[in-house]
Amino acid sequence: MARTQPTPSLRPTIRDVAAQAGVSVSSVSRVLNREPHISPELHARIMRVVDRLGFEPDSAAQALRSRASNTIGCMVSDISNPLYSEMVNAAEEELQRAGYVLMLGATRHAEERETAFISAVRRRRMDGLLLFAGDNTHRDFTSALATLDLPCVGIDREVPGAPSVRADHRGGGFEVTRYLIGLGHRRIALLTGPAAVLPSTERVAGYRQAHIEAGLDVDLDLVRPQVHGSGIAFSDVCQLLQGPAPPTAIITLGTHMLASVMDALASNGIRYPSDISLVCIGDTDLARHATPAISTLTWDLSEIGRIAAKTLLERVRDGDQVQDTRPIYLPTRFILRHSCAEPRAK
Amino acid sequence: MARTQPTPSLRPTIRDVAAQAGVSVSSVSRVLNREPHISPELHARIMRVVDRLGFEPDSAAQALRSRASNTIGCMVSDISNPLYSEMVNAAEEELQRAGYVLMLGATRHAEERETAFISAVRRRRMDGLLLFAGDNTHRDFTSALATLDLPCVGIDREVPGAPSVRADHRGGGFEVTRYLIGLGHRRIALLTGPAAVLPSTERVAGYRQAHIEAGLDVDLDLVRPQVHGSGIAFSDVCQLLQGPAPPTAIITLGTHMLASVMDALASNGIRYPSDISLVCIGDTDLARHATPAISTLTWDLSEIGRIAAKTLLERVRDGDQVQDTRPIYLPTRFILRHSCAEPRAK
DNA sequence: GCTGTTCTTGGAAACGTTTCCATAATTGAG
DNA sequence: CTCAATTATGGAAACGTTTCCAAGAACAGC
Repeated sequence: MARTQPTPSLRPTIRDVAAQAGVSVSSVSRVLNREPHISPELHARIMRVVDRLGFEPDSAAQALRSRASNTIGCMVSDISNPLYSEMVNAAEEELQRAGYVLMLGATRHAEERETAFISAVRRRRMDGLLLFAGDNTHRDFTSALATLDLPCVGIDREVPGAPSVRADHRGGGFEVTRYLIGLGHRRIALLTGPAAVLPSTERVAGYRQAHIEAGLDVDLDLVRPQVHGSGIAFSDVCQLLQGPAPPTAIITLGTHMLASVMDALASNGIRYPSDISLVCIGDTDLARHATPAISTLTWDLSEIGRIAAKTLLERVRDGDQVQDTRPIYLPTRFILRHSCAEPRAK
Repeated sequence: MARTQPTPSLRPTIRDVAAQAGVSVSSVSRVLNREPHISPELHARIMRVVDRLGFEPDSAAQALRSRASNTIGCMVSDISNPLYSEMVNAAEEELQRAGYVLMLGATRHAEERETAFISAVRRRRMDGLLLFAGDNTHRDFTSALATLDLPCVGIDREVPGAPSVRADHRGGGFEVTRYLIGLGHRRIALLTGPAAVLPSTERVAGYRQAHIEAGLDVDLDLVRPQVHGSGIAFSDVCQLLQGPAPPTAIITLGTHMLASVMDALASNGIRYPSDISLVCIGDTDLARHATPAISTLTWDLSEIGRIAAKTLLERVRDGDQVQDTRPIYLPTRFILRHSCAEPRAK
């Protein structure tokens, strides 16, 4: 006969399990953690009680004692951006499969939110950190990150001492620009994200490279890094179109920005591809179904998320070994549709 | 002189702070938790040491002792769906502001992932739970949820004993259907989500109501609940169009589905609004910029997320008081564009 | 001036695990 | 057959907080 219940109707603890099974607490712990040197009988007896009581070990106690929380932090500037949400989605699936829970921190491009998240990561003893694209000029954040000493993986972002998974934005920017130059364009506007965020930096680099290889100068006035939040692209495009030397082609981001660009074209009475050529970065329903359909640079977002999660999990598991931190690149793919043409003769 | 450092270079604990400040551990704890009855001198002395050492309390220990983790669970079927990611984004902002961290669980419509997440919520002692739209026929999940005894808020979902925040999908479905009936349509197809998910259930109810008020019968073959994942809409639309009595109007979901519908129309050589009328639910770039632009039923996703988070936080804070669990409804808004017309005369 | 509150602080016992150490029983080598 | 190594279990000390309890100091009422 077991003694009278010490816990009236609360959640059972490992001690309850041990008592009911007539074994020691440490044995229960060992069984639950699949340690070796356990007799089959003991295992069976304990598991029976565990199932009967519906025992679930308390993560706080586990984290406190074993210094691992089975938790992965995920820092992203804006989860409502489909580009990010698709990567996060894939990463989360991978982490979930491995028994980890994802802690989301949306920073909205604010450095104080970034450092606050780092603090949360430390206090909660998270086991690893997924760092999505963000402003690389945030010094406070960078130094806070450096003190963390935790397995990290950057996604479209460079992280000192950690590997990163990235789309080949430079190559993509190069390919698109070269294509437009090949059509005869000489004034190509590039509307991309903030300059200090890796994908934009790389994209601009590819854009320049294509110009250089063609022996053309780059007019930096045509490169328009966009601040966050849509709507800004609209005025930028208007300004460009109404300026003294308007562009004959535009490369723009697909999410949150293509729509504004199309609005701007429409309100200036300009048609693509006849008046101007248009390429967008990041495939969207709109790019596919606009009339005419818009040529797009695309890449596999889910794959990036998956690879990042897997890479991080590897590092979390065998953390001691120093591993290589070379970035992993995924290719971009240029989808030709009907939004580009040779520039009009003057 | 302080005694020699007990912790070589690890993170300082509350004990280190107490020792360095020459006070008791409980005093430090009280200062950090802003308890009353503390002399200003003690407060100042302790805070100085806290700042100097960069002490950050360990959440695992706090959670273990105080049974609160400052963590909110967020269960959503698919975070890559823009409908959800926008709501999650707004909710996360609200929670972050209040000092909570969001734990994301993407269930991908699988009941075992739902119950697994409930288990994680319990084990991690999360303080509250945000439950997004999901299949309400999952009995195991429902009973697991019932045993949880935790502040919850449903979002576009009914949760027994908890309040919910919802868009008025029934009213929206009614309005759109009535509008199409008013134009003269008698065969209106409705492509919506799985029938067991609240927004679809409500939408169909509104659709029926509009028919009833107009004295029309509902042909249930025209109501096509879509399984998850895009592409299914395509074959459904083709089947409808090629059937004996094709619809003269289609109401479809905007995200992940409108594009397939447009493809299906195109490949059947059918144009809107001349051949068929089209309304989409959930405003998207595509609906706005398609030619012709597509009339849309929309509502404020961010507001739903914010209200849900605030409601949950209220419940978390003063949990004892029994509060009312009446659902909070947000209105939908019908945006008239150019995708609908009177049906062709036979 | 005495007594009963209210402030202010310290000491120590939880919270629920994991893990170190000890010990008994079993196995294997020579 | 003996001794060392291995296997299987139990006991108890952590992990880093919060919170209960106690107690001394200050303060008010009479």
